[in-house]
Amino acid sequence: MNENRYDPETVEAWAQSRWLEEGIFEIDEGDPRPPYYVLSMFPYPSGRLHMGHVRNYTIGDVMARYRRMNGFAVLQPMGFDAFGLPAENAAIQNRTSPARWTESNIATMRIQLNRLGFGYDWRREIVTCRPDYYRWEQWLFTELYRRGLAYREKAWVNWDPVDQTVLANEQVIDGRGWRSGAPVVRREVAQWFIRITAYAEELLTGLESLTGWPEEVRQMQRNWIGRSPGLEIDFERMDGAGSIRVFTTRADTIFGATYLALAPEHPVVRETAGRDRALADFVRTMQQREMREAAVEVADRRGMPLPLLVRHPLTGEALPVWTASFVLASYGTGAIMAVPAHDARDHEFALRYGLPIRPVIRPPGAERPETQVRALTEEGVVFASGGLDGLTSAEARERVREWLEGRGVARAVVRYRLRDWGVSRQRYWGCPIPMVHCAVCGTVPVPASALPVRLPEDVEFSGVSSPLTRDARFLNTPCPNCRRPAQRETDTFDTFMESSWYYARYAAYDCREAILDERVHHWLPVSQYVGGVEHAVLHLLYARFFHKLLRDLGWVQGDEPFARLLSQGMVLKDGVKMSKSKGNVVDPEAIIARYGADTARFFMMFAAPPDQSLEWSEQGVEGAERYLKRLWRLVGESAEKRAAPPLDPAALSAEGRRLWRSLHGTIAGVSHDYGVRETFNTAMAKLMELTHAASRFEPAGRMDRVLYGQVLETLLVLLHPVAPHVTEALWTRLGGAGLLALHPWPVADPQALEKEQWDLVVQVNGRRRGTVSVGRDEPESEIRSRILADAGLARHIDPDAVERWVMVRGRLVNVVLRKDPASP
RNA sequence: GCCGGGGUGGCGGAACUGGUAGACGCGCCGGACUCAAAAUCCGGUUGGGGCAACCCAGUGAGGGUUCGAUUCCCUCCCCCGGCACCA
Repeated sequence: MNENRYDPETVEAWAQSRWLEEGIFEIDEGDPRPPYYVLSMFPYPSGRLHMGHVRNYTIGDVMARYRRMNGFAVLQPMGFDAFGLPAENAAIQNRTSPARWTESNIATMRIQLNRLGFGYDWRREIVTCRPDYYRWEQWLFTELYRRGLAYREKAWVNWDPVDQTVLANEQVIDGRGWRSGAPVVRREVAQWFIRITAYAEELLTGLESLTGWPEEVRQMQRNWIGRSPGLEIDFERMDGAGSIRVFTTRADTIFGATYLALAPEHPVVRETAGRDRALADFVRTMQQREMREAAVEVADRRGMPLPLLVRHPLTGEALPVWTASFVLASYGTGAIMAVPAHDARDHEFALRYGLPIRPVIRPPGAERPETQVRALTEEGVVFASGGLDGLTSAEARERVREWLEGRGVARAVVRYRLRDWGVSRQRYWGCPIPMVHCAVCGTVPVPASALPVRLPEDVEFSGVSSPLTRDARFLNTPCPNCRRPAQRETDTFDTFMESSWYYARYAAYDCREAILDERVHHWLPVSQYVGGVEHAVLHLLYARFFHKLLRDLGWVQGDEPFARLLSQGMVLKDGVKMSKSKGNVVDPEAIIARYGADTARFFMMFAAPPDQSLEWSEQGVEGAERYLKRLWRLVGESAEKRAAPPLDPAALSAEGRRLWRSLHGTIAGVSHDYGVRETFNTAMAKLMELTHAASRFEPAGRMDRVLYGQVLETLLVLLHPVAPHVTEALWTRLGGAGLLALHPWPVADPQALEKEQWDLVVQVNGRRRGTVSVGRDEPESEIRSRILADAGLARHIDPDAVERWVMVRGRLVNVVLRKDPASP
């Protein structure tokens, strides 16, 4: 590696073997340095890394290396989220087993990760499809079940009548099964749920403490949880058969209610449908409708009246009852009081079916609003509402609550949009749900001593129903309770289960006795988590939930798993996400083979800030390569050993002094960019500028040469997190002591950052007209007279028309002139 | 449809707290080196006007606040992510 040509392949292999020899990425709890835990979201082992992975893991590795150089004991683990649908699809297509396919993909991807120079502690690797990992997930589930936090209930699924299998939303294309092409039907199946709603309030309030998270992610989670305080109101049926309970957040509009709308799945609808053919047909059609929220929202709002009236609790008026497609069974009570004048969906529905629209809210200070064309959804002042008239919306809600609560027909409740988490999947390649169904004892959890329930790996895999339902060895087991013959649960867990607690297991990766141990207290919470925005809601919410469950079971301390979060943007090509279907994928391996890992890493960090999408550009990659080559040449030219006396700024030439200022400005700026702003693109720009300044510099005298040596060394130190191999090699060539990877991070000399004199921008009426050179402590009056004395500036300024001087210290001066100066 | 993000030169992006719009890189143009090319180095590069010093316009569109707006507010357009069984 002592050649003069920059050869990434040799340099990178050399540097990687050096780090490996020194074991610098293997970190334990006894390390005297303060702990810092950097975690990147582990990949699904799809076969090969894609550019999104390269970007994600480069960001993580840069942060890890930066913290290590700042004196932290950095834990950076890696693993594989190895259960999931693609393995089953591949198994069907390639006639291989999901297990073999997955393991071979993992082997490939592990090599690719190492080739990129990421510093992982591989001893801690987690592969979620292995029993030593998922047994603890099974154990945790049985604990939740015992505490009433897991339960079984019927829920709707997409059913492919030809393949006799449940389909994921992704496998439903235009309402048809992805393989069979048969129209998908919806079916009700018993499924396992975890009671995340029991933690809704804490998941919401906990967001306030997550100051290290991007605000948009916190906002998305707030909206997802969707806390809404409101009123449950019972509407008495006029046929005397009890009442219908609705949920509303707008009790202030109750006098505007003109009908009730019930979800097609509502018990009252079902019961009525039993006696009414037309209604039964309608309900059946509705049950085949797509239940994705997006589909429900854009679908036609259709409905049908029930032969049923209810009594308005305040007016005594008889209101019709409808079933409507847009009412969700899973939210509130599955029934609403419709106020078409003040709700857009109710309005649309009322227009369609000719139901009355009765306005009861007006904007403050306005007259009765026009609501035939459009609903007025804002709050306001109540009118035409008996004793509520003149009250604000908030006051009216309170009054209605008092009235109705007093009569025992309503109660204040807080509802959440968040629903309990359905964790059952009717699939093979997942973690078996550790439950046994016994004819005598009912559903019995598998005791801890009998865990793990192993997923049989050598199975017949046809794609028609799950192999587990046909595997006698798996299926048949004695009941843990009574020992009579019983059957195992054949559903497996949602793969979000595995990714909800892996971050903690890395700390106790080899613990065989329990799910976790005391080592988690040393490392948790994760100091810095890095992953894609697409996980902003689901994964991150589930992981936060699991952390609270683990806390309440006594396994972890603290309320939140991830102290800081960086949501990285996607990698695009030609403006769209790289994907097989678009045919625009660039294989990272080809790029590494051609340019080396450092160039790939540098480009990824330079081309965009980490939280925005990144446009792939091969020419941009070449630019990155050009820069690293230039650095190689620049440092290589002065690769003689120098005894370096301490730097005395006073002994520098004028040019040297300028370079010295740039050096320290760069140290300060780059440190800020890495550690605070997390904008690596601007850090790289600053390093390129300093590199150019260094290459233009002609040392005049001994001290200038000392400075020059310092600049080159510092460039290597500051660039190391992003381009670790080439900088490690050049460090050795410069005769640097030890590994650059462990070198302390430099600190800017405050003396060098202070300026005595600079050019102050002068604006006239907000337009830049020039600059004037000012000293640090120069009084304002002096600056003013200097501006008026400057010929170039003075011609824009009529001294008699000056209205005021806006002086912004160190920034600029704005001279404000009267628009129309008085003329005699 | 709802929630979140984004829109700045030919392109990727910079401008951090309301204070010089276009840092840095790519591309392009010109020059140096070379028999020539590649590589490398140096200079220029928002648009329009002017010989020039300079002047005018300009950050998706329209309006507003301000001495001053890419940045704050309102209305609108377009693109991307999420919407609970893809991970």
